[in-house]
Amino acid sequence: MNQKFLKPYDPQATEDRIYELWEKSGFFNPDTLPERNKKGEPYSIVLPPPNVTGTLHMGHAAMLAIEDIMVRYKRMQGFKTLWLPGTDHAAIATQSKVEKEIEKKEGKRRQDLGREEFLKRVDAFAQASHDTIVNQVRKMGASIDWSREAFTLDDKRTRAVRTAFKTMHDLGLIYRGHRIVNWDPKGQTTISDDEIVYKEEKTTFYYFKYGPFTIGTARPETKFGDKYVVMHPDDARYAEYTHGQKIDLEWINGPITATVIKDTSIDMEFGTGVMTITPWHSNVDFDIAERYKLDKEQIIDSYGKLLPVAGEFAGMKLSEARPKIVEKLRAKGLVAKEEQYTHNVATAERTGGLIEPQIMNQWFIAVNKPFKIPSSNIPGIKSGQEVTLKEIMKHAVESGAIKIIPERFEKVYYHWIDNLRDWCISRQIWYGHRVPVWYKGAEISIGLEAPSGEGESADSCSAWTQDEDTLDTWFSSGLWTFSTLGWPDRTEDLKVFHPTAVLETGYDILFFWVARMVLMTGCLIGDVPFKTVYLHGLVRDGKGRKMSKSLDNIIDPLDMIAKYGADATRLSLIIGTGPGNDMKLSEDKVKGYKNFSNKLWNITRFVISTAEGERYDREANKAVFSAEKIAFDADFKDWTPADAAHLKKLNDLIAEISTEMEEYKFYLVGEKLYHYAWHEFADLILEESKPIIAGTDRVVMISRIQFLLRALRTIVQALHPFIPYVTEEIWGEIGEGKSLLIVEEWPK
RNA sequence: GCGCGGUUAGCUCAGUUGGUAGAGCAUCCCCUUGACGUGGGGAGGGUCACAGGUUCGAAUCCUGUAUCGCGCACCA
Repeated sequence: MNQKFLKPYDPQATEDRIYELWEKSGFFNPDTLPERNKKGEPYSIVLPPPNVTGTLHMGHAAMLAIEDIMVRYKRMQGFKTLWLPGTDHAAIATQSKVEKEIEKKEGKRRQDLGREEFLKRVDAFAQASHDTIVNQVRKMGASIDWSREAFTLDDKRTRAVRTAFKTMHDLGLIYRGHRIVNWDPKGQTTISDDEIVYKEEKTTFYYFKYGPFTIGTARPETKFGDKYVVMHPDDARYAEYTHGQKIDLEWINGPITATVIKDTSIDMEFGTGVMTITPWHSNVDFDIAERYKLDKEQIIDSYGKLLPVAGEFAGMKLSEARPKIVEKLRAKGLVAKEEQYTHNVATAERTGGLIEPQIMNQWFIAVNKPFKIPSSNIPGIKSGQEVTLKEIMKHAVESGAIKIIPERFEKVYYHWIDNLRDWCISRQIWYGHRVPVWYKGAEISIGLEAPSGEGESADSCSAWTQDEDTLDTWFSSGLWTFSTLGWPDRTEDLKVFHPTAVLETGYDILFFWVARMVLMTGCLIGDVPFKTVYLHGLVRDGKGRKMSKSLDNIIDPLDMIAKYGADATRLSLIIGTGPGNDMKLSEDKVKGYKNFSNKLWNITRFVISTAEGERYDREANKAVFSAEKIAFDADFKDWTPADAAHLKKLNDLIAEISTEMEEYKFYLVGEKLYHYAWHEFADLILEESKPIIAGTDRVVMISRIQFLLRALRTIVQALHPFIPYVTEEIWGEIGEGKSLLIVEEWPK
């Protein structure tokens, strides 16, 4: 027996060495797996690419643990496994992080540096983050294929993004147009509906006299240009007014002529049932204005200040102007009533800025527009059939082609689709995929590269210039399952490994990412990106609070690995948590599972030393080495009834957990194996074995030792996906040097 | 407003076709026995949020209520 088994298990002395062993073996890469796996059915998972904004947190650690369990389990079963790593440039998140850093250290803004210099800085930051992340992924023991690593902003992915953009434009799905968008005055960019965070705000709700009407509003500062007054056609209170009727009235900056509009979208119960509209700065108002082809006028500029239409208030910040406007209206006797109320205001997720809807010329993806899908493997959608992107997204899940775990999220997914509007994909930031569109005068070119030559423009001085905007980061992430496999080329990887088997990610990005992947994949390659979606929850602290810097309750995965080992860290993130539910984690929990690694280590010591001939001499009251060593015999059949019973119980357990592995119930499997190893095998069977081994009945003794050897093997094999390091290390002692445990067969 | 979850032992959670309530941790007591004190044995502790209903039987199914949390929409 190796001398190291005489000391407690030491993760620090083991883990890095074992990881190196695995990497050198080539078993992370499907092309260099053993023959059994090479011939096996493909099983692929893409790693949800962590943002290159810094370091990994416990949520990432949980993700890595769960995915590694899936991959290791399938690899042991003989599948041709691929787990593909990568990182995400996370456009707006990374840019704002670097901007803040530069501002803090050098007092400069990005505009002071210029686009080129600024991007160099971001790239350097991204590279450093990338290296940190890769190191952390390794530390967790991830059996991931580094040879295929990708980055959402590298050359290959850039080609995929541009191809996707052009293809979708040619299909009529990507268009440029003046539409209302979510403008973040703080970040100076548009953001998508999903990047909005609603915050509750208490404010004053004003009632103003507007000619014969009283209108309610929480935003007096937008009302300057309001010249349409809208009410429900069935509202008896306003039956005397007709649609299109003109009414002269006194307003903030003097007399105006208002037009009556009757529209069914008005809620008669709310306020007075009458409102004026500001189409440039409100979604709902924009829709009404579109319906009746009404004039739209901009009131607020892109920095959140009032435009000249505001007269004496022009140039003021909104917050500054509001009380002054109310004061003026009051002086004119136009304020009817004021009351307090609570509503939600839209803020930008990244910058916290108050969102100001604006009409802008931006790039969009049309989700409700029918198009001819070039090819389709999605059940129920035929190649060449007319569909919309919404229908693809809906159908992929409804048809069962994609299964979401836990199932309840399917409803949430459908609900999101129902409310989905066209997706604004252009951003006014510098870091990211620049929109692959070039302009020259009135000419426009969309493609993989800048057009060569002068173009047809008469103005020969002008050259082609690329669109200044970049794409929403989720545009490139949406291609992830196939851009990483070589698309748009028809590579062998793409044929073998797509669609991927499982997408494992947090439920918080179901809309951001999962739904967008379904959209992009359906549209561009006519298939689903994955067959199963497994959603995990948030990792919270021991008290159930979100981990955050301000609460100072962050548990760093690297700290836990250093103190208790990666195996213990992994197990603590698996046991006691089901899919879709948030998990609570405390340091004590991790500590507890370190004890389990050591327990397994000592179980091994006992079994090996016994098999190697260590027997207890009752007369001398000490351990002695007998001459007889018992080697593991895979074909051993002469079980005593007691051992046959133990064996049956073990086999039943393996059958049970194998089913549960297929059902993604890793928390159950982990717990059951933990319980069996410790409280059945060690506490009962090993204790019961001591007198048998020290006894004189050789037949009974041999049967028992054979059972101990077999059970230990089985336990170690079954636990390998969960705690790969300590099990691999033990296998080095009991596996007869045959091969690494990582490619051993899953026990049957 | 619409929708989705949770509510089981002090804590974290299991409980998968309805059949006398479980695990880990924590607590208390005992054990210094021949792998492991990062150990072993044992004990206490639950009206399964509440109220109805279905059933021979409900933590489990149905209805409603409370409470905590989450998502979406949105009020001009």
